[in-house]
Amino acid sequence: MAKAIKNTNNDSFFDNVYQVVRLIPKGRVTSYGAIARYLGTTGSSRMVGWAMNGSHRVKPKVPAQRVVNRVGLLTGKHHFGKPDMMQKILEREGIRVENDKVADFKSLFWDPSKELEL
DNA sequence: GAGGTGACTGCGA
DNA sequence: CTCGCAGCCACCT
Repeated sequence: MAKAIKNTNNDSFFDNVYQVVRLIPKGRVTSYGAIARYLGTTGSSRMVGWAMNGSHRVKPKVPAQRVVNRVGLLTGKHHFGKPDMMQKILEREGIRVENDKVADFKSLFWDPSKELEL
């Protein structure tokens, strides 16, 4: 059993997540819940995070560093290989990170369902 | 086949 | 205000 993950990404959900994350403007951040809600899986915010788990092998690589939890905390920083890598990237993007948390998160927050407005 | 975990969120006390 | 619990769905053991 355990089919060792499906091929990269042929799933609509995963693909959708990657698509949205890639649409995040530089210097901006969003939350898993925002993406989940945008996809209609509001309650399944965890799935978004899981999708991010495969974001590293997806091409082009998804800027998962721009995706944080609802408070702007870099919860997935440990998944970048190095706990400091995520923060480093964010700082390079122009985002100020303090204590593993995005500064002015609410200002930098980018809501797909709001910005994309469908 | 069944149980447990997880890059989360929202609501209740 | 902070702390705790339940819900959600896919992947892993």
